[in-house]
Amino acid sequence: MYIQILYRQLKIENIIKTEVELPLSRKVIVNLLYTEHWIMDKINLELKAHDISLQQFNVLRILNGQKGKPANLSTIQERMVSKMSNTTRLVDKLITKTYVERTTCPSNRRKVEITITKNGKEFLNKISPIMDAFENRTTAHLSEKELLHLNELLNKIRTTN
Amino acid sequence: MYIQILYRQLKIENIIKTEVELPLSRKVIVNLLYTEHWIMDKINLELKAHDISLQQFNVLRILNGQKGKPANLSTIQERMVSKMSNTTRLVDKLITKTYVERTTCPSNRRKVEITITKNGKEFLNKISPIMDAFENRTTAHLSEKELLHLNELLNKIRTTN
DNA sequence: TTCATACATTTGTATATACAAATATTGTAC
DNA sequence: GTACAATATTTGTATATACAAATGTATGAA
Repeated sequence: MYIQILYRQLKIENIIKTEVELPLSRKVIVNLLYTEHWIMDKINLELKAHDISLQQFNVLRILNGQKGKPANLSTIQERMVSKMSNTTRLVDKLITKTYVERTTCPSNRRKVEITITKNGKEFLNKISPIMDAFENRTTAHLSEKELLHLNELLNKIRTTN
Repeated sequence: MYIQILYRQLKIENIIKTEVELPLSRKVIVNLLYTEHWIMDKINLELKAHDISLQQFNVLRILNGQKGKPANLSTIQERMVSKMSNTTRLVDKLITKTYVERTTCPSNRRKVEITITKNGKEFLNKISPIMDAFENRTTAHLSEKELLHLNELLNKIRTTN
């Protein structure tokens, strides 16, 4: 049956071609890591044509959410999905692409103020629908109930101490 | 209530500090990426003290599963959780650490044969319990039914075309 | 006012990853 | 047997990420 073939292709043991059944805890963790990788591959494929990374795209979205107010580096950092160590250089790249501007904060010269440019907004408006479509496509096979449950279960994983 | 505080800390909107509720599809995908990152941070923390990466650890486990039989690079590649482009250099590192050996395959000199060494096996025996404990700890809050369901839902995400 | 400390960001460096091109070997058609 | 395509791996290069140290600025105590 086609269903069975499909199932085989999805099963994590078959993906990593191990003959033995994995313990459930390992299976779930491996599946989580694998699925994330799978999603990132697809996202990068979408974004590559527009010469931007998901991290950079997210920073643009964060800045756009500021509604004109500039953001400091630390604000951006704490709003990023994957907190990375080097936001400075990420912003450098967005500056090179003329999507953002950086000035030192007048009231506290240790800080910097980063704002999205007109160019950056235009770019964001072009790319956002692509990302939205991707998100919808990727979750289309799951019902609302299933998505809520998946979200819950992921939260629960992160309750480990 | 403590429960509510806990819930707040887990909610993805609060983690990335956005004021607006995300669309469910985005919420789930962001949560998946975030949770993977969260897990990888923890795994790296465990492994860092033993000067090995998860990728390298997995390759050792793959080679150990061969039960003495050597594996070629391509075999290793297809069994890796995150198929990476550069398995050669990953093996180089394991050779430097004296955990594996590499010889050219006598029957087909394009191929290489990689085997785990005694040293590599001893190391693996030392690290495996640490990883097992991590996996158990990370999934301890979920029932078997929940873990099975999570596994299913992750598979379902990957049924997008 | 000066000094120590804290804060915000930047820079240096090592390592990891992605992708393409190069190398070496084998199989096959003629 | 020679030429050409296919296979398996390696190498080069660009980019990404992690971590620690360095820089410049502000704050508060003496």
